[in-house]
Amino acid sequence: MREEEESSSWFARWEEQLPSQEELMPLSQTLITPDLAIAFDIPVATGAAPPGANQNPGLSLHHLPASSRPPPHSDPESDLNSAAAAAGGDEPARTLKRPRLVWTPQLHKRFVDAVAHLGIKNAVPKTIMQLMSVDGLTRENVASHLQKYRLYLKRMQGLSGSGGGGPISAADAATDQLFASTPVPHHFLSRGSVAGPEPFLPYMPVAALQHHQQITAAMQQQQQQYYHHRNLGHYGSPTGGGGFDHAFPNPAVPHSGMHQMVGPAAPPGMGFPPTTLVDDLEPAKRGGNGERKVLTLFPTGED
DNA sequence: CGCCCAATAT
DNA sequence: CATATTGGGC
Repeated sequence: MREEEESSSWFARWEEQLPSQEELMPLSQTLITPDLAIAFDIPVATGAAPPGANQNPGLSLHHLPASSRPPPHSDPESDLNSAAAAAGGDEPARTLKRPRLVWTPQLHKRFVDAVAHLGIKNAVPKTIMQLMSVDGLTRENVASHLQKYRLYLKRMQGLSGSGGGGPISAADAATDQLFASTPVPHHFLSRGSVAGPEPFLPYMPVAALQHHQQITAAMQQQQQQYYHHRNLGHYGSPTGGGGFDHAFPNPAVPHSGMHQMVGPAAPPGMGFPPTTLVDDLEPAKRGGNGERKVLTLFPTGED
């Protein structure tokens, strides 16, 4: 077995970024509202997570080598897992319509990481989904997102180098928002699928991820059902003007009234806010049309 | 079957 | 508007 010093850097980071069970579990608990529990038929122990009782887990970043991963202890909270599992394909969620998934920057990041580590070749919806191990995520979710992401990548390549290629439509620029939040790994932008084998291992950190990750996409979904957003507030990107601005380096997007994404804009050295469970601050008085509340969770991980 | 892409629907 | 869904090609 040979090792590349380069590889160690990436997967070291990968591991570090991974929220540990200790971190995720309590968060998940906290994030699960009574509503959710009920809707999902989660046996949420009565008073297991009383609102307001936010106990913050000590943030201990111990990065465990994949080889030394501690076996999953019997966690009483494991049922949270089944919560989404139930929603996913076991329980009577089969015929039920799944609410739209919200791709938070964090979620997207996981996505990008997964793709990056899989290599373009293996980065197909199913695999990505598995690697991400986000509970409640469906292949279709990923496929859809992947499709868009690919378009985004193409767009980027397209205009890099050409001084005045195609004008970026406002729609495009606007939709890039999410994607701009996560730096695109270098080799992504290289020409079409590289036929050669990935410079790095085919798979491996899978084991690390394979563990039940408690990021339940289902939680988001449950809260949304459908919703809508009427928010015009864009930063300078004229539709057909001459000045296309580049994607912002960071998602410190001061949205006017957009549903709050957890602010990954956290300063380096400082962790994320304790429990950034933010809900829409706007009492839905936009245009007057029924707007659904949107909750965006995911205080997990930052840049 | 699963992927990919475009178009379309919500 | 962001995502989901569908449809056709592979």
